[in-house]
Amino acid sequence: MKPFDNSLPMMLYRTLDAVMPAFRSIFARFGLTEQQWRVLRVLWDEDAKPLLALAQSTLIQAPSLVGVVDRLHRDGLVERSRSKVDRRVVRVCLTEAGRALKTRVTPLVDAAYAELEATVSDVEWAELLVTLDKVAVRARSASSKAGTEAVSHAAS
Amino acid sequence: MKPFDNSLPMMLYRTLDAVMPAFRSIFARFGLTEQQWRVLRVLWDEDAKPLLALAQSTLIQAPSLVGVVDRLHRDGLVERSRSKVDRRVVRVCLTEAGRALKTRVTPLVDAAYAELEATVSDVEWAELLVTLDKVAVRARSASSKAGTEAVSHAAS
DNA sequence: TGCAAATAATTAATATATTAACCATTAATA
DNA sequence: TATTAATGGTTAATATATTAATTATTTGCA
Repeated sequence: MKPFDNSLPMMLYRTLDAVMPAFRSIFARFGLTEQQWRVLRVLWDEDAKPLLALAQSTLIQAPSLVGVVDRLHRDGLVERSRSKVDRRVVRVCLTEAGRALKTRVTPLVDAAYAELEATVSDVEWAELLVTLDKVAVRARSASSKAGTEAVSHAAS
Repeated sequence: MKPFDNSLPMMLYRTLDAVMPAFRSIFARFGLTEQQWRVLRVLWDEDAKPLLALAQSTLIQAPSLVGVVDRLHRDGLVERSRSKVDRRVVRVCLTEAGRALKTRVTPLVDAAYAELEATVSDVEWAELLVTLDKVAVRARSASSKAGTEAVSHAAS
């Protein structure tokens, strides 16, 4: 049985637990949760995104995102608008209040991120991101292959 | 405003999203959630742990852990026992059924973990864990220093 | 054309996360 | 030793995660 404390998943969780509270305390000053901020952060770059595209960009699963958007709407920060060309699609749009938050939140978040980046050297930081990406991409392709195999087994 | 897709937090979440489903599908075969497995995984190494110590080892906050332990108890896998020497302390203990699960779950999890480890070279893997630990430790000490400063400000 | 399969969004059911507040017990100290 | 502060665990309130099922459209194709 492999050691548990420093397994990759536990190290990832531990790092997030160490890193996120500083950001969350910033979000909280504006009455935002982490997930609500993620939605705004994406919409500030590309407004009026379809919900599923937003789910991809924020890494929030669609069923969770529905509730996050509900609460952002309740707080007057976004609106839903159904696409005319494809009436299945719901676009999530910023309100004026949602847009206005950007200039107040962003500087604080950027400053906190700069502090975070300073914890290790530039090289270590870059390699960290590269390796994380490798692991993510390869783990995903391995699991999707496993899924395909299961399907072909089922079909035979 | 920094890029968002490859910020460290998003990369950490993305990696977890890529990595965990394979493990969760194993846990699910035994009727376990990820968190329930984490509790068992720790107790298999050190049974009868106080709840707060268990919270530390599993990275599950105490208020969440209370519910996880409740459901493990409901399913007959653990028991609570209050310490005689310090009656505030609740020790979480495996039942026979909880102990028995170890030999069935562990081989599958170890195999999945070996596959995961094979996604990158040994060197990359080792450096990944080292850098994650650095970031976590330093981010934590930075935020605790910030807390201390806030306190000393309040005191003055 | 007409219908089965695919897609976008949502709902449902259960489990967990997060923060603050609270209770019981123990430790510290005036 | 009588309080007060600290500690271990729990509860409360709200938000999110996860998986499966559902609904409304739209697409693909016989």
